[in-house]
Amino acid sequence: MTANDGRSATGGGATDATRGDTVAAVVRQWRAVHPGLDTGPMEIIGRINRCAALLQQAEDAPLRRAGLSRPEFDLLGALRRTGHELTPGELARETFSSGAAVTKRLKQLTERGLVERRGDTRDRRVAHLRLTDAGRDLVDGILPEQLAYESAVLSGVRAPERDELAALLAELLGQLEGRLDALRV
Amino acid sequence: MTANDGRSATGGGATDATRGDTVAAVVRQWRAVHPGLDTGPMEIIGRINRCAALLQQAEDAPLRRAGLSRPEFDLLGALRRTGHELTPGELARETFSSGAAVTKRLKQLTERGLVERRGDTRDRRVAHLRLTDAGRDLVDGILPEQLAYESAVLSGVRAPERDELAALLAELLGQLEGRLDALRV
DNA sequence: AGCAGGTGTTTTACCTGTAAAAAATATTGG
DNA sequence: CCAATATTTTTTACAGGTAAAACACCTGCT
Repeated sequence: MTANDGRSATGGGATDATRGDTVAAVVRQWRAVHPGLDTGPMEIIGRINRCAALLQQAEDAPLRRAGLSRPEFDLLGALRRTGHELTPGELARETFSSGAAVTKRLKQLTERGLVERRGDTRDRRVAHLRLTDAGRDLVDGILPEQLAYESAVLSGVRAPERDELAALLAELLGQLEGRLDALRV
Repeated sequence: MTANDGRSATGGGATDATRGDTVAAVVRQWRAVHPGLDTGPMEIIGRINRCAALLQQAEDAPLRRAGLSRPEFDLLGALRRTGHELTPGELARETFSSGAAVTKRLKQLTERGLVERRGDTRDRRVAHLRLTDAGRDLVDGILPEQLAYESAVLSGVRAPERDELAALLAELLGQLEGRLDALRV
């Protein structure tokens, strides 16, 4: 499901641990209203959506302290981890965003002195972007904080389960990435 | 991680199934640049984010055919599955969105005749929202399509793994929902 | 050479969300 | 009863994204 699956808090009360997470509660509501439907997919998709929402909310905190939004950090991170210059188009593919969005972010990041632009000498349509020293230092400063914070957030799940979860997610993601073009809606 | 984990396509080539999903590739890049860091959290958080992004993109298609955005459907769905009227504040909590966003969506959905508003007689600040017949029919029409579509998207993963995945996600989500207030950044 | 069509990037117009302030009403304590 | 405070919802100003169009440039064909 999209929203009615993992994007809902159930009622005004506190989380009732004995009855499961919020997604379980939502699924129960749906089953009560539509007893015939197979709500199985909600148990996975709903939880992935909800986990993603909670994790992102938590993760944005360290970034905001550094004055960056997540999409901005995505862009800087792509430049950092690839280790070489990227064109706007490559950055768009790399960060899964639209070209227009990349253009806007690049404008701001360039003004802030985190990124530098260089025109291609052969093809004058294309630009090459690279991190400035300040940009690289910023990413390198944030990344360990971010990872440490993520470790803390995940610490409630034991290592063997974490590995199992990572493996299953990898399988699902592989399917999704390979598929979705075929299933092209 | 936020983005530099699951939000990236790796290079221009096609997906290389033998080398894992895109997240694995991104993690490799980070490890090459920062060999000292524990990139473990990326394997989970990155994949959750990326799965969520892909799933949402796929799921939005059936909704768009019905002329609804996902946040709009969230709102209608909350009304449908709870089975009773909700106030704007309750809807905001139920859909995890801000009050202002709910106000805007309600305005549009009311204009479209999918939702009806009724003022509270005791407390004249609060409103009560309910689905119109058209709204209920729309939700009931979309939901089975949505679930069927989701089943198809998940069909690449076998049932036992799906159950295992759902269980592990439930555990993680339980931790996150119980925790995050405690870990309040 | 010159043009048709393709590609890379930016611009435009618009839409939606957010945070903070405002508005309207309720509640509480003197 | 009144003033102060709290609560519910809406409004405002703005930041950021998107799709489609516009721009600028390249490539290949004739």
